[in-house]
Amino acid sequence: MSVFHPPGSIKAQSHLPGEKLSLELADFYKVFGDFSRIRILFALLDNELYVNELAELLSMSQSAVSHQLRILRQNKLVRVRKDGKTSLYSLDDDHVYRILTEGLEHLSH
Amino acid sequence: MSVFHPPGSIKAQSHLPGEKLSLELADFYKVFGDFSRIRILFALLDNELYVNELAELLSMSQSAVSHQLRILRQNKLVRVRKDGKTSLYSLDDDHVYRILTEGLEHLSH
DNA sequence: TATACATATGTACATATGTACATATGTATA
DNA sequence: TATACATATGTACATATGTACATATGTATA
Repeated sequence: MSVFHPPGSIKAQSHLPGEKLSLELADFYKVFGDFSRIRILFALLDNELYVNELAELLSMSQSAVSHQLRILRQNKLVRVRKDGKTSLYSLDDDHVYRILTEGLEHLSH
Repeated sequence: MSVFHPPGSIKAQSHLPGEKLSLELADFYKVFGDFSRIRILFALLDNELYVNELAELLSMSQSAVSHQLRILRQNKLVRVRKDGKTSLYSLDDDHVYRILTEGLEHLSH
């Protein structure tokens, strides 16, 4: 996977992403780091769902679901499609799908 | 990326991973969701480093680094190799590398 | 065995964060 | 315009979590 430098060389510095990027990445992963949001993401893995459907499916209050959807929206993990007075949510792009898959693989060793 | 069911069908339930797995996944991603840990992981991306090297490189206290390394160890993101009174840390496996890469890709749209 | 040194860890505390509760916003229908 | 309804959001609060500080643990050398 990568070439190792002799220990002690501290060559890593050159590869370190900037502080700003590291912070953005951490914030990005933080979004995945919550039980409710993970369940919402999995529910949307192959379905477009309404807010109330998500709430019912996951036994969460409508408020809690909306709050988490907001975070998912702001971080571009999900997309909304307005349909009259309802809102249809779906995953935003394939990265989300792949990251979830990688995580599952890691857990199953 | 996936086949959409008509909205309202709530077919998602069948695909939902169990609560236990969802919790484990969330905990796994939570590990990536911290500035200090992300920087440690990037520093180890292509180097095996001592604790004190990490501390110096990232301008963190030895204590803070050790605490975070412990979390990374427990979640199998890094590996330790004892070398006398020092400890050499490296990434545990390729999933870690790939997950970091996916995240970077997502951020750059 | 005594000492120096690298790393690990216990504890306290400040801050971050998820959720409940209440209410605002926006849309369709009469 | 009034009403019903779905969703979004403000706020408070309990809990989770990262770090500083102090100290324990483990190893090499004299």
